[in-house]
Amino acid sequence: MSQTVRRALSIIEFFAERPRSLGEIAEHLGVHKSTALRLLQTLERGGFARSVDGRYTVGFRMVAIAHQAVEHLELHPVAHPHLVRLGDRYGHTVHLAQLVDDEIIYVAKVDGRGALKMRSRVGRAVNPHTSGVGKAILAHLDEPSRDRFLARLTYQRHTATSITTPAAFRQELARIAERGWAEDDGEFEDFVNCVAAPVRDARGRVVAAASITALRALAPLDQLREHLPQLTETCAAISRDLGWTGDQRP
Amino acid sequence: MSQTVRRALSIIEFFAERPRSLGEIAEHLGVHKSTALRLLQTLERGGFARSVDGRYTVGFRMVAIAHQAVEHLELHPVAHPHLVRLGDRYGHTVHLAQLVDDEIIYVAKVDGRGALKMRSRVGRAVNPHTSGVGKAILAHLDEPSRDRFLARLTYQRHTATSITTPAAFRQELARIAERGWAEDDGEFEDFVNCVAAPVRDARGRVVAAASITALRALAPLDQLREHLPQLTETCAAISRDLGWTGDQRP
DNA sequence: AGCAGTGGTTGCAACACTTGCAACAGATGG
DNA sequence: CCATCTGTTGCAAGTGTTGCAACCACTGCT
Repeated sequence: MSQTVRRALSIIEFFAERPRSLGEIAEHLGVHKSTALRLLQTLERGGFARSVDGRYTVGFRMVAIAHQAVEHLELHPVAHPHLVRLGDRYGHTVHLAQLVDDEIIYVAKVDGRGALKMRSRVGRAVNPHTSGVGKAILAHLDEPSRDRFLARLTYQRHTATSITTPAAFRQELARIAERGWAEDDGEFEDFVNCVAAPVRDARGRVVAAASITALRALAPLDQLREHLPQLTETCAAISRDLGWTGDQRP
Repeated sequence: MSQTVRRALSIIEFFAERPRSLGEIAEHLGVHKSTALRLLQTLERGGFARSVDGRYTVGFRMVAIAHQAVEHLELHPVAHPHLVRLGDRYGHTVHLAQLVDDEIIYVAKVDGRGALKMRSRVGRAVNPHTSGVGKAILAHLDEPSRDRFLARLTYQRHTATSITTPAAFRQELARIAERGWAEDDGEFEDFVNCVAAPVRDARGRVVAAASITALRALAPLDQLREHLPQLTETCAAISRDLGWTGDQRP
């Protein structure tokens, strides 16, 4: 492990929260300001940092690389048009989360027409046991992968409806697998609910899930459920674009 | 400047193009594979790299930070809903580019409904002399800033219609400033054209521009011009949301 | 005007950290 | 079963990093 690189990444994490001055950064790292400055200059020359009146923040080279990376995730370009159509139709927020190496990551997001924005962010990991997309994916995963995943969960409680025991969660997953879709009844934030459905790749394996999310005050769960036909059709369309013929369901 | 950090950034640039193996990366840097591995492990632990079957690529921590950074650019959250509405209306690609420290950067993009995607990418710098947004911003910039900008331009020719001399470009900017909007008549790629209009901040200064872009075969320039009222209205709406009252126009 | 508090810069000496090496485990594939 | 690859480790050598001190330039305050 490289100390210097670790420090550089730590700087990026630090000024990503909000722009930071040289002094703040040096103090945060616990190094002399000249040391911090030399690291910052290297980041700046690479486009990973930029300075604006004495404060440093994320550089645009880094933004461009990250966007490119998402577009390279084979799922994103295929799914995005479908998600936009779904978002248009109801004006609610639409998410797509993908299973990628033992993590479930938001890879696309279409903001709803409401004034409030969901706090989710492309690139961030999903909370598996308190999200519609997380449960939709886990419920349809093959046995060994699911077990591996579940073993790492902590079942932290976020709201009154959060599922907090392995047994209850397995039961919930079984129910989801049976009916083919999942919901989040305010399990992460009590004023937010959603419905979610799985997306399959060419071999029929569940690799992602899409969801329609809304404030409970704006669209309670029973109203979101009415959109399930369109949601599952959207997921089916994405799956078809990925090459799934509906033949296999392992 | 830190050699180690420079190497780390170079690695990121390298595997951003496409996933790379340890051997490739070591060779690219001209270092021993154990050295490359140690840097990679540091990046991986920070979430800036991830490995998938022996090849490395961009990690999700980096994606999340970059998305956060764009959302923190005060312009993006304000403008995005307006751009989406504009994109919906005609089905063409909509861009927003922002002037930020001597560069013009794409900060939002709404893909059109066509099968082809524009090659632009959020986070990337705009080509100022061959793009609608670039010209729209430059034309409405204050004298000193514009001169500083123009001094750095190279006027590279991309297509037959590219403007390649400072004199012709200044003339074009004057015309744009007068009528209040710009166009790109296949000046970067001959099969793509667009119309663009400026966005002003609370103090009346032009800080960004929005454009409607389409394949010439799908929507030639004279057809795009018909959308100008909606485009300028969109830009005015964004400007209003930024606090512009229309009083000042420096 | 003077002062205190910033950010930014530089040369240098000391040494901590990085580097290359070599050797090996383990996986993969012709 | 050999060839080739990634991944890992301990170690010696020395290069690159670090802290320091002193400095300039700028800002805002008194």
